[in-house]
Amino acid sequence: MKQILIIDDDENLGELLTQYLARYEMQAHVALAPSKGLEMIKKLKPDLLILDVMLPEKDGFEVCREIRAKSSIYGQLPILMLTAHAEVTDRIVGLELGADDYLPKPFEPRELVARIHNILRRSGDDASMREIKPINGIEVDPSRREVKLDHAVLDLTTMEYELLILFMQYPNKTFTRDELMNRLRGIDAELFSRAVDTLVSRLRHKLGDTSKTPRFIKTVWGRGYTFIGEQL
Amino acid sequence: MKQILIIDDDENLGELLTQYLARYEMQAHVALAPSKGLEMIKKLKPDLLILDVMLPEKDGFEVCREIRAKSSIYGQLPILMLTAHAEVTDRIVGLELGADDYLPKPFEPRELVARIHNILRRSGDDASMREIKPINGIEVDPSRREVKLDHAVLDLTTMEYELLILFMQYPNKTFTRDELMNRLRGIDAELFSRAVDTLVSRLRHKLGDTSKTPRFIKTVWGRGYTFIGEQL
DNA sequence: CATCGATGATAAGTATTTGTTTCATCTGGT
DNA sequence: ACCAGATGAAACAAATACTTATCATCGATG
Repeated sequence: MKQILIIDDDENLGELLTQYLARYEMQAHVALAPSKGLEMIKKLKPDLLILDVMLPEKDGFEVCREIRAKSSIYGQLPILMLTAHAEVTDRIVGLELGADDYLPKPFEPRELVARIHNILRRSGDDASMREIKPINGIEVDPSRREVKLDHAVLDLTTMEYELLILFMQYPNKTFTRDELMNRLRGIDAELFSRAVDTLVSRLRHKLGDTSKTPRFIKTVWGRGYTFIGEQL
Repeated sequence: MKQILIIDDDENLGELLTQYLARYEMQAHVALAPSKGLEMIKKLKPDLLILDVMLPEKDGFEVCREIRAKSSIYGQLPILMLTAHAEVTDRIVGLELGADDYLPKPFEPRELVARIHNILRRSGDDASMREIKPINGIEVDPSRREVKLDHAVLDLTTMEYELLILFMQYPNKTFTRDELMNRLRGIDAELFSRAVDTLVSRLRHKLGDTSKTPRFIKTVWGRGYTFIGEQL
């Protein structure tokens, strides 16, 4: 489970965020003041830092700069800045500060989760970087984000790739459409949409898996889809 | 059995939902007003709260906020909001309110059940995920929805799977056709229909259980069917 | 800000499952 | 052994779910 540290003096927001992130398999911790926050970084070694700009003692810009300056202590800790308004954004993400992304307040929680996932993926520390065992002629190299089918490189879109990864991590598991939606987008699925079907269809097509007796993705009628792990 | 609390001033709907959820092994209780509802939460300690937006006294948003604010009292009670229309949905599920999901009215009962399962799965265990003891060469992995007969994977349809699950949960129990009908679909069992017979026949066929001395499903003449639990 | 690719929505077409009918067969009681 | 009701299973019909082509929309890119 990913550890997220939040430095924000708004206790209420911290509480809410902690609850919200828990739904997405992230454990959040809150530091109300920068000094406390820096301490906690050393102890917790969080996977990501959410940093408010408006803070007591010194502002978020300062904190960010400091963390980046002392990378020997804090490492390459990914940072997501919360800005009061959509201002001075260029400098935040820019070199000067070294934050990885920013989000203007007020924000949609979904947006936050999406950006967290984004950052974690970029920083190579995401779940999607786990090794994936080759199955049935498909090899995946997560570090290169490269997929090979019978030794030929496949060109997959982001969603297709994520879907394939998910399937391959749980071979023979039957996913419902909700589950797939939730795992791929981190929100509750709109059940009246055929988006998942379309996605599966596209992936199948690229995998050349269009016959009635699928080689990879089996339809479990009335339930969802299953990635076939072994030949029988 | 899961306890579900419904806060909704539509007495009729509450009644219907109570009946409907009963089929899915959930016991529903209805509170017509928020004040009453909050009381009942403390007493019942329900596993999930279904909360209508349109309510007397104060609206569902208020109630939701209150429950989240007083988490020391109400705990992490999962909340499913019923919205009048498909609007302002982001904020509902979002941080501000802390609901776990929402469902626009009018909704399909099946949809509701699906979402309840979703939420319960996220927040812990799901009734439909309970373990099933292997019997007589049949193993079931509910989390993967995988059935193995003598170590070979079986391909079952939804109904067949549900029927098998039901049988295996109560080995040696004789089910009448009505009982099976009620458990598998709804109260409105057509007693003239032979759907159950057909279903049993199909399941037997897939289990290779077609001989006169059945290995799994025994016909209790004039009564119903029994799933055989042990070798005699 | 125009373009392109990726993704979501829609709907027509297809496939599978599930329910019903039917008839051969079976059961238990006479 | 015979009968009436009950059951099994095949064939057909109806309901339901899935596939995919196509179009719309969104977001990134330059």
